[in-house]
Amino acid sequence: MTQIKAPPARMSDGFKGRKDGDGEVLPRIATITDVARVAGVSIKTVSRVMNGEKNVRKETSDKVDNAVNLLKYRPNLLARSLAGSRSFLIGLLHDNPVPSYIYDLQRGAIRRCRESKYHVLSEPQDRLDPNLERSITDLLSTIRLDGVILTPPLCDMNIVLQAIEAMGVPYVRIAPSRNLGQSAAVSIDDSEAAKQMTDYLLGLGHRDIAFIHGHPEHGASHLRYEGFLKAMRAHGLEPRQEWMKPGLFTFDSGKAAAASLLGGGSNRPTAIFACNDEMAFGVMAFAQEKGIKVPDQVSVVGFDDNPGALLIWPHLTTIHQPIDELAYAAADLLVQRAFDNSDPAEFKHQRLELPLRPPIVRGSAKAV
Amino acid sequence: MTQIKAPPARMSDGFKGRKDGDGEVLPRIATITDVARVAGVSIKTVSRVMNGEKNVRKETSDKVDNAVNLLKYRPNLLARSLAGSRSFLIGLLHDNPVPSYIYDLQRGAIRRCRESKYHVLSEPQDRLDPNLERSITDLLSTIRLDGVILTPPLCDMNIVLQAIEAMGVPYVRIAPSRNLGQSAAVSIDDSEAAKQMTDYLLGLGHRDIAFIHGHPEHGASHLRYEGFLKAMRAHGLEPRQEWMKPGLFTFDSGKAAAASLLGGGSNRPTAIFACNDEMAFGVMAFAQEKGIKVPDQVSVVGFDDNPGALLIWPHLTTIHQPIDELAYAAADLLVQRAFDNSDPAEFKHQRLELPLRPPIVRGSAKAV
DNA sequence: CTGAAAGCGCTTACAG
DNA sequence: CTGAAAGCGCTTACAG
Repeated sequence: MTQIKAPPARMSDGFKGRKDGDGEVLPRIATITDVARVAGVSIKTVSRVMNGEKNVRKETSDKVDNAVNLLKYRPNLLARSLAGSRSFLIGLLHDNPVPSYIYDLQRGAIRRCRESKYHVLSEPQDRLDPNLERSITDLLSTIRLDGVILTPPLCDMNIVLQAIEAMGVPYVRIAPSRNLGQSAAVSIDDSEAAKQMTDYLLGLGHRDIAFIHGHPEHGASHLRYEGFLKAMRAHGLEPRQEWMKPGLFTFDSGKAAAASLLGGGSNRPTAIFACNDEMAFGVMAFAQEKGIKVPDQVSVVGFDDNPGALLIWPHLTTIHQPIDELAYAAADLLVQRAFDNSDPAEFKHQRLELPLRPPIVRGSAKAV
Repeated sequence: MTQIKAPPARMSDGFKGRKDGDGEVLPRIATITDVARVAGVSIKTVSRVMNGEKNVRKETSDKVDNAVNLLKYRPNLLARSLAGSRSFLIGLLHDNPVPSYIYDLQRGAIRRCRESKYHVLSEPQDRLDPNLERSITDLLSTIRLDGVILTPPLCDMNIVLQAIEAMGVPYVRIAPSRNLGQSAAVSIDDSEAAKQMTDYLLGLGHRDIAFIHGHPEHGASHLRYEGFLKAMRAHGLEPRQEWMKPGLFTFDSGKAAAASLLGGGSNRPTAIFACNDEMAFGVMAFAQEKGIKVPDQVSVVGFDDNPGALLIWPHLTTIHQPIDELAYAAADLLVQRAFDNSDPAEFKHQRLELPLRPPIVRGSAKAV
């Protein structure tokens, strides 16, 4: 067996004298130099083994592996990043007040990143901040991210795209709706999903269907309306303008839309398609307050499959949006690219559309 | 005015030839060397200005500031971290399936971190993972975090505390319930909060009050029960054992508890205090399904002020837990410590208790 | 008040 | 198949 010498303590040079609360000296974290010394090779060889490069004799790599295990060596990510061209860091830029959306987004991205020892930096942004561009540029010059994931509505803001492209950082957009050729993207077919939901309502016999738009700055709002229109027209129906209500993807805007839709009296729609669940919740809250029965007097459907859909009563019929999987796919593209170091010019043509699931039928809509 | 020379392009040496998608060469990100050259000073002086150190002539620092602005220089965090003793990175370790909890946690931590140009690494952990200790140790040896925020139930696991202490990384626990002397901590008085909620129910005339425990591994479960007991006993009441139900902080466990509490028939409590909102939602779902009216036939209260509390009907009466502020405070302790580089031995004595707000009265509880 | 040198822990580019 | 040297962009410790 190869003789293994423990590394000298080096209390004098280099040692940073870390102490814990009780004044005990903590063991110094092993570095590549320690491993090289113990294994009896050069640091370059240790580096080769750690990075799984070819051209290392089995015998040599075994020696290194032993030293690594003995010293519990883990390469310092920051040093690696500074010296090399990879930071093993992916940034997640978002501006969205729905907790479950952010939660799923991060979960998906982190899940993929962990598979390749990447980490995720979650960076909320304020899209109304006049210094948004500066703030993004600062982030990217301060930390060399290997990639950025961009979500709506940030992903549709020119200023954001410009800032990122100026820094030359690869990025993937989730559910973008503008400048589609400009970057890699992952999405679902929002239009088709909304069409299917509308078809479902139509199949239930509804003809008087109201639609509550989402936030105009979110591309999904327009795509979903487009799908709604398509389904209506395919049935020879033209939606009534006074039933097409503006909304902002918020509970309150949904409630306000419901007030003008249901408050009047005689001339009511039999079904309301809210562009997302939050607004559908607002509609149901208004109905609840006014004693209007859902779904007996009016059917309500949403979009997203927000966890709240199972909290309210009746449970909300909706479309499942696979946010977790979209984020996973976005991270996957970025991590892959970092590994094969593919050409940025080609990378921007990456496009992925996740399969759609049919509407999730729960209790908030019924046949007329 | 001092003459300012633009830095040489240096396309030959050092330049990494980054190109964007259209083959254009991107501007190199300015480094401390560029700034020093433009300002006509040494890099050490630039470093002094960037770090706000004393002993720099106004005239000199002005020259540096001009160069910084001209070149849009931002110090490279990774290089800074490698050279210095600070990484400007705070880790957030959690294992909690409630999206709004994680969302608020991150929001609070990020809010504080941004004030001092820190970044947050969100690192979900699996408390049941047999490699948990290894996973944390690996994280801390790979990235030199300036501090770690620990949340329940991780913050009460010895193996987690040991792993972090062994690495000598300062950490703050949020709402810990065991080994209270072992680390810095921020919390609210869970026991007192639960006592106030119970007092509220008592004030409404309730005497037959059921309690649904939280997850036994979360310290808050026990503290809240303690407060409940205290209030009951202060009124000369002893809770009925068959109404003290186990729970796991989940919707399903709340629903199951409700089934055994309300399913029987004759012998029902008039009020149910669920140890968190999720379980209260489960209780209300069960009641809804069985046609039991809340609050007419049974009052229900929760704990947390989960956003869902405003989604269900009637809205849930609950205690507001300031997760956002707890995380802010935890990050604050860590960031402060990193700046004044205070003694770890003293740091562990830091303790902060956030003020309590009285129960938020909504519609789910009423007088008997 | 300012700077030259060494070093943080790695990778890259080059030799052999 | 392996290694010595240089360098990534900063800070630390030391001089002056």
